[in-house]
Amino acid sequence: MSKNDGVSISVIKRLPRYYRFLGELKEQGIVRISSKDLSAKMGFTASQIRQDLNCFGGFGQQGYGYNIESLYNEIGNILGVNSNRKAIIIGAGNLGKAVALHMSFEQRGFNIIGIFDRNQAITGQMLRGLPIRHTDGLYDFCRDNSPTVAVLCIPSSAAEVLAPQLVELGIKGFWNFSHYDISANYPTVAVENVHLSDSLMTLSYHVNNLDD
Amino acid sequence: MSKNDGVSISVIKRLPRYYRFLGELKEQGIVRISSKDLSAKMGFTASQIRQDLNCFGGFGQQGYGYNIESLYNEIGNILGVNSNRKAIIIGAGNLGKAVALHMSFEQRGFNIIGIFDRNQAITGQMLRGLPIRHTDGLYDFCRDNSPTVAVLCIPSSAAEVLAPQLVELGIKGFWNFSHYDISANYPTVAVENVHLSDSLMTLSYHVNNLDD
DNA sequence: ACAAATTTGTAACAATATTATACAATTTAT
DNA sequence: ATAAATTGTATAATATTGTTACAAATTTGT
Repeated sequence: MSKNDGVSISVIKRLPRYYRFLGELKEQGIVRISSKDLSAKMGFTASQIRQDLNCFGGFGQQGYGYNIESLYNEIGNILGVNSNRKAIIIGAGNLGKAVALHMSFEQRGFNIIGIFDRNQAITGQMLRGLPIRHTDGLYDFCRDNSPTVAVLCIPSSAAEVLAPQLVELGIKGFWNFSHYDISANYPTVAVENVHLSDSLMTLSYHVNNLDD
Repeated sequence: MSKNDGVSISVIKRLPRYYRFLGELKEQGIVRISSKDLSAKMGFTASQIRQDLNCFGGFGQQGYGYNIESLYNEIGNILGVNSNRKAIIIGAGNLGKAVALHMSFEQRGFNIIGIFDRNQAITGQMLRGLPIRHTDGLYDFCRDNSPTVAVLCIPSSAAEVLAPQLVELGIKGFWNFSHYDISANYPTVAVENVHLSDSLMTLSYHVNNLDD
């Protein structure tokens, strides 16, 4: 693959932003852009943009700049948005439902093939064209369908119980909305945490200290 | 106030985690804990814990450690979870609904007093004990009720239009689920961004590069 | 009461990560 | 053919983050 070893996490976190801006420029029919012009739009410095992109290859051309469509596709491939990974959602409460309905999983390289919950009051209901299955069927379902990614919209107590099983069943990546620390216990799988309540408390702190 | 100037963002982001662990210990009836024992539980080094806490004051005691209840309260106050800030939610689609129903705003120092949406198909519906109001009434509502925090669960195009108005109407803090860059345009307000699709793409990248 | 063990607060240091600067090499534009 | 534009990349500067070390204070055990 391309030279993507040892790329710092800061660079990686900026990639979705590049992808978004380039997508917009592409929509507008713009064909090429220099790091300088892109920097004006995005708020990074031109130098940083060149450095970031160069972590993955020389996509630009001296005197010309970057071809927007081609760069857009390159970054898309780096991010893997053209993959088709089988994913399952665990937990179909308020959060799980919203995530299921609101996120464009397919546009990011994920294919949701199953949704699970342990609450029998909602199992059987349809969500996003899929039936909410009971968690009891998780084992069989994974054995038969081999999903590789799990979206955890459950409390940490439940995550603590399910994470080992899911890893055992072949899950390689977690989108983790719980507070359970998956990485600490399973260092080899990919984990992206979304800690909404932490984020809300951070906002609280900042609002509290606006004058400082 | 306490010595909370120039505290690095990394430290602040760790505070909710301290708060969570201390809350659990408190529930278990444990009275005191040393930085060493806490480090074993939390996965930070003892030194870092002492350094983090010391950014806000000397809450511990040599030879004794930290009193859990008192430290819990101190951090709670630093985070402002005992405040009672009036907040509004803008956008009551899938995401807005889930955020409204799922988050414990009151336990984090926020009091949701209004929910708004521009879609007339849902205005009038009740959500979380509050009616979904039409965005047209935002101006009057804010003038009459003076909320200070806004939760943006809307597309960036809408955020771009509403953010200036909200700042004008006295909003000091944004919990921003849109991609619109509030900070860049209004540097004096507090902003906490939650970019779910960026997070999902970051996961995609990591899953793609598990072997590296 | 005393000595040993514990533990914090904090300064100094080391390591890492990030951002900025600079410029040769190349391409475009006229 | 010459001037302007622009990348890729090395190097330097800055900032951030985490570690080590230890004096000072407290507790614990006898």
